[in-house]
Amino acid sequence: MNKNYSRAIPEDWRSMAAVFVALGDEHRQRILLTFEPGERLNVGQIAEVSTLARSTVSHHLKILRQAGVLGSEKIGKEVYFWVDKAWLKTVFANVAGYIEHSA
Amino acid sequence: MNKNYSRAIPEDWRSMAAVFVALGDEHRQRILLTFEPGERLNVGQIAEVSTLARSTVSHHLKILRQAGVLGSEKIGKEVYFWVDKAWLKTVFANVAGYIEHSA
DNA sequence: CCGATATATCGATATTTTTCGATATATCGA
DNA sequence: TCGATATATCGAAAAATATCGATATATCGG
Repeated sequence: MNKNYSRAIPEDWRSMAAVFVALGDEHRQRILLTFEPGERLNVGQIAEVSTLARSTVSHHLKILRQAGVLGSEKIGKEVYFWVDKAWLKTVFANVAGYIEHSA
Repeated sequence: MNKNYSRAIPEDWRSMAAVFVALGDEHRQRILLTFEPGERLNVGQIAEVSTLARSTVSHHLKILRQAGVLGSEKIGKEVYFWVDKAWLKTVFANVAGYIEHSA
């Protein structure tokens, strides 16, 4: 038993945690499911199909981007988002590794 | 672009979501990190090393158990918990599969 | 430069989650 | 059976998060 409950959360855990929080919300899951493979979508397109206000969609996209789940790029007036597959694969490989070796 | 934002979340996603919510909380991460490989711990042992009240620890353990992250068994007066490696591996394999094929 | 458009941010409110102490339930040992 | 112990549940308060509409910022076209 590891008794040092209050120690710092390991660094690779912290990035995982942000992904967990991001993907734990149902609206953010729905946003993720809106993307088709390799697709890039802007805020307006996502807000259009969602049931939420634009500012709320913007908020959720920010959380997804900060967690690394989505990448983003501003092109002209619009900001395009895409699913960052590489990052997600890295994160889940880390989690799988932790489970295999430390749990 | 998938326009059906309000459709039901896929079944395998819902179990993943519960795991994401469970692991998104810092105290629940700390609880998970308290377990050493293969170890079984009861509520009192976890509450002992944590900074939280027993009832709060009990609450977090319930969330972790419902998400399948932990298994539990009552032995006498005590309830023992352990990390359900097999379930976590299944969940993260599903996530990795989704990312690979649908993102 | 000006008006229109896309997005982000702000401020207030609503909802959800966390937290604790008190109480309820189950089990053990005397 | 009675008292002690372990855990779960309940109810209320506190904290965090989500939500919206209004406003600010940036960019484009004319």
